[in-house]
Amino acid sequence: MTDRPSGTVADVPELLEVERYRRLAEAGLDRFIAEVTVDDPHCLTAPATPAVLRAVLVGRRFLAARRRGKLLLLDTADVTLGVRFGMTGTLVVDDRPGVDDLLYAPGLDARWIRWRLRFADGGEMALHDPRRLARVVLGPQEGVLGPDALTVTVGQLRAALAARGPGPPLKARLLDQSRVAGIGNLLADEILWRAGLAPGRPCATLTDAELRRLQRHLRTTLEELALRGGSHTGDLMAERHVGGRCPRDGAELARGTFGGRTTWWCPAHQR
DNA sequence: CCGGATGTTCACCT
DNA sequence: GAGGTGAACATCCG
Repeated sequence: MTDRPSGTVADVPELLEVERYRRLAEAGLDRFIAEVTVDDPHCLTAPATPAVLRAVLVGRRFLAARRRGKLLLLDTADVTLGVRFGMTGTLVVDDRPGVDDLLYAPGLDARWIRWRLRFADGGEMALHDPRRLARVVLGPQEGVLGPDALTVTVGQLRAALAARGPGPPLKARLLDQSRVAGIGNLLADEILWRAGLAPGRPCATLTDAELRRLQRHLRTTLEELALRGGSHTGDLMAERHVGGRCPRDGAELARGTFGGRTTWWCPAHQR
């Protein structure tokens, strides 16, 4: 299943991974759904129940596969099914997983299929999630999410970072999905490192030039890492350990906590 | 054996 | 109200 050397960190779903799942989900469009099976009701968000899901999906088909941040959206003519992947979830369509390998779950295991639907043509779409952090939502509130990080404009970013005072740490604000949607812990560190901005910088104190720089690096970092293969392919990745050094200037990286997540940054060039 | 891990939500603090 | 913290979820890895 995997050709990745053992010991390498694998794909946890941030924006880039969910975009891959979305593309995979397009293989499931326009195929009539014959059966819905919930192997683990824990993955359903109220008021969805196995019976409700069957009622709204069986006999229907998905017409579009969209994504906003880390949320996958599957539209039928009547309702939209939302899927959140947590830290270990992946989508499987016709036995093809969305990623080659998952952190803490090398390869697929039938025990960890939480939800699946069978198409009338015999194919299947399934949610695979060892840690049970993924969720299926009926009619998710898309409006609670901020603009998607891949296409956020400078104006939208300015609004997202606004605060009454100096505001919370920049990184905490970037991780807030209601401000900007799609940035996870690894992407946040990589983007801030490339943009030369310190994670603890109060988010409302950025100058206009810094704001534009951040927006540019948001887009280019996401594009570049998408080509490389995912959120874990950043330049900073190999140095996320005690004694790790900045690939740009060789300074020893600092470690701290922002927005509740472990953060690595270069105290020499990130200001 | 123990601590930590890339996400989200919630209860509980300050 | 705004932010922060820690827990919970369950598994794997160093």
